[in-house]
Amino acid sequence: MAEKQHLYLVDGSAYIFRAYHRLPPLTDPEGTPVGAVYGYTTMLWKLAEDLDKAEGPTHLGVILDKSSHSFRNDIFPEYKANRPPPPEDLVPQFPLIRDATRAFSLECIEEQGLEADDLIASYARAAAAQNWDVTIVSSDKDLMQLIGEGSESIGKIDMLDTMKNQRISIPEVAEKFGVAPELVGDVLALMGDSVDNIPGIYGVGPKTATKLIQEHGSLTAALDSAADMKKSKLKERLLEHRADAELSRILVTLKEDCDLPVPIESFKLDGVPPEPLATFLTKHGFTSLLRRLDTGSGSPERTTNLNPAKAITAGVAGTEKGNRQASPEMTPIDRSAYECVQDRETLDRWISKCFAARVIAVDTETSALDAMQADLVGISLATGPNEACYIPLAHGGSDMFTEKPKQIDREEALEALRPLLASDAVLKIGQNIKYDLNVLARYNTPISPIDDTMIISFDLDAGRGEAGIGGGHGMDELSVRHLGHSPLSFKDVCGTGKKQIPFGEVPLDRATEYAAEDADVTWRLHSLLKPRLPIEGGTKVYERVDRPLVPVVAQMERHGIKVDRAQLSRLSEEFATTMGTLETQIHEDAGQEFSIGSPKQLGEILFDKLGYKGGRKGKSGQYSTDLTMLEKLAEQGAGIATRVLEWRQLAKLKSTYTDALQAAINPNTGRVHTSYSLVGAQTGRLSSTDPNLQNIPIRTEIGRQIREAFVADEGNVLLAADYSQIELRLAAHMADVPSLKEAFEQGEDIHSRTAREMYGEVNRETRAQAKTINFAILYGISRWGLAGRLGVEADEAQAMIDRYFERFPGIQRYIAETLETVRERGYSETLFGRKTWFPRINSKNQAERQGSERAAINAPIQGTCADIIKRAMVRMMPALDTAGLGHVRMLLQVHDELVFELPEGDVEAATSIIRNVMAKAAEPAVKLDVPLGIEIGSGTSWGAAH
DNA sequence: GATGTCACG
DNA sequence: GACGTACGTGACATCA
Repeated sequence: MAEKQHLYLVDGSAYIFRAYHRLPPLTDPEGTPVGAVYGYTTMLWKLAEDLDKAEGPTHLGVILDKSSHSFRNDIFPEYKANRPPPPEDLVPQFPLIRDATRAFSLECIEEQGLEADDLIASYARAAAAQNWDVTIVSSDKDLMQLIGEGSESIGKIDMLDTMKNQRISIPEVAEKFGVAPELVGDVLALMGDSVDNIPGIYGVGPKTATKLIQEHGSLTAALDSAADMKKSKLKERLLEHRADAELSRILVTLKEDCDLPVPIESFKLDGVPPEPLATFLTKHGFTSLLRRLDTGSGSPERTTNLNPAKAITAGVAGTEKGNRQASPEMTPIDRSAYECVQDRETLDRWISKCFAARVIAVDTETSALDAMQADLVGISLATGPNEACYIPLAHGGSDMFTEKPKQIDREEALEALRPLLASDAVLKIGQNIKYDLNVLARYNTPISPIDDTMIISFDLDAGRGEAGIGGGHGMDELSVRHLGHSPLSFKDVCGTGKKQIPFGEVPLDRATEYAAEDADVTWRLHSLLKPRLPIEGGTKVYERVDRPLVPVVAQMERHGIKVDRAQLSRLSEEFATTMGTLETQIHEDAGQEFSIGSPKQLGEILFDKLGYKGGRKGKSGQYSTDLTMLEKLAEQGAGIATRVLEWRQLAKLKSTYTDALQAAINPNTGRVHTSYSLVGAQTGRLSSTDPNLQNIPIRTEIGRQIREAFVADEGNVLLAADYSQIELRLAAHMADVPSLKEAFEQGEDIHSRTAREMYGEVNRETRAQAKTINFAILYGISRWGLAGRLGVEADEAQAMIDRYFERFPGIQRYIAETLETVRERGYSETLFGRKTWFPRINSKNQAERQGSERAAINAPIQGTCADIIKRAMVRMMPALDTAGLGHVRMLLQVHDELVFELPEGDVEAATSIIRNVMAKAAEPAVKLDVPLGIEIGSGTSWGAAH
């Protein structure tokens, strides 16, 4: 009897309410809602898994509420009377909680007339009395009354909030209530509880209640003192409502001496037997958990880098000779096992197989990379390791002398596949499934519901790549990292360069190996990565933000945006003419012809031949000729520098925009379709490629003409809505800076406010400096960096930084705390729980470390901003739809801006919906202390909409 | 394929 | 004492 017993009491009823509100509305294969049950199951899993850990349970029991009526209703009929009924799709989940508990072979206690809290109190006291430690798994404030340090003969009682992964003991109670646990009931009796309909003292809230109990030491003393208080509202209320407080004290008192329905010893946790757990997990489609149960963890050497969650191993008896068998996802890839589907019968067999599997991987093969133009060449499906097929649909045909291979007619095959791809009962996994969504959308074949291994990987591991190992989320990389397997590469089957052939020309045996392997690998990756989400805290951001965003962004890409080709062409010509003139002059200045676009040649001309002052830079030994350098030379009177700068600007605009955008117009739609990456930026921002529509010029007059070329379709206008100063607003909230928050609440100019705080005076110069400093703060600051930007000495810059921190101490605290947690945990987190990893934060290399530190300061702010606009995007079309504005098209996202296309007559109605969705996008998950300002404009072009 | 430059938030 | 000097991106031209 050496080791101390530790009883965990799970407040099951309270948990599922919270799980319901914090997890996605999942349904099982039979259509029963199971989101909350899933959350509950993973929580039990995690607790049971801690069996051998120091703080882990030796005994575990679940306590539930039997019914809504308890002895408290006999005392006070209105008790809990104004609780709204539970949500419709939560009701069927209550009985499943009992099923889940029994599936874990755990005791599940409930008693008529008693609330779960009373049973928990009684078990906790009984266990502590025999010197067991007790942990109550709940965050219910009423239960905080029970917390205690324990003594030599009495066990310790604490609480565990599994949602926040937080232990609650005396210091946490003191922080919340300002008093010791024994006095929590007195505080609660004064403040009351509107949810439970406990009256308390009318007009007394948590602050006043705490103060009264702190001052007087008990409820009775506080109430007695009222008579001697000087005249005040509070005095009146205490006197008038004394009876309410006394009634409340009774209601909040936990009954600690209930008869225990089963003895405490029966909570003994002895590992979880595989049955009936496996049956339960199967029935409700919790396949990812099921696989973990079957197999134990994967080979450690293949997964060390990413530390996947340890699988539950307790009670997995029956594996031969005690050896763990390899996980199914680790079964060696066998390409010869894949099937090529060339006739209808085989296809139908695979479709049935997919319906039965319920979780399948899908991959499309196409003739090109552009989802908006590529032809569909084939589809591959996987239902499990080495269970995969390829369905060729458009192979052969480029060579009129050889016969096309046998394959099912494309439209016939799609017709057969549509019910499967659209079925709610079958989850379709893809690696970058947005691509497949867009290709198949052009064949009238929607896919839903979906999962995306690339995005799951990103939500778990963004930023996690070590130097040289690679931290990307592409399939080949993920496959090597997690499966220890290099899939056939596209090059292997299609060749490269001039010899490259389109996928449709690849012989079917080879195409099957490649395509089916991709689906197989995707399926395996999903089974490894998806279970990590709930365990590592990634579910919220994946389910609530990134997964629902996929179809939204896909639709935006398909919409595209119209550009005025003639306008772009005019600009191209104009730029070319001016560049020609400049080129001649520059060559004259230089006394020779040279390639102006070559920094190497330019540097040699400027510094060697013409003898201007300037230094070498970097290990390449090249002269620097960038903007700041050329501006310095221009100040010295170098006319050539001015002309080179102008030439460069035009060259940039022409090559990157006016020429490239014309080439990017899709011949079928006449519009430009960008491709957004949801995993492109470590912070959670989107990025835009082919073409990049997130860096269209706006800052200079000449560049702005390019924005004029982005236009609305006839009869429509473009509407641009952007968050104003959102990053500074979030910084004010997250760092808790009262003066900045106040400035935003009052709609003040934030840079002027900063200038006033720092210099006591607002003029053009101080405002400009304040603006620079404000941004410097968001990016992590160094005295040299700031000095360079402001053109002052480093000492002076340091003085400004000191002054800033003095005026806004919250900012300094935020930076210190952020860095501390990142150093400790390895990642930063946004307000919505998105993680970004910083593996180099503790590097011995100073430059590397400081770079990570600056990025880590910025990531929570930039990332929270990204989360907010993503949430707005997810909600936007449903909101517009409800308002009868379903025809409004959302076209572009530029980090803090959304661009829409709509009939001119709808601008007013749409403006109010869009503003509302954007302004409230953080809610209800996060309540910001600052308002989110939205600026909206419209016009026939993007330029005019600003 | 690396490097330098510059467009955006 | 040197390092390299603001966060996050993508595209293009040049050159090895």
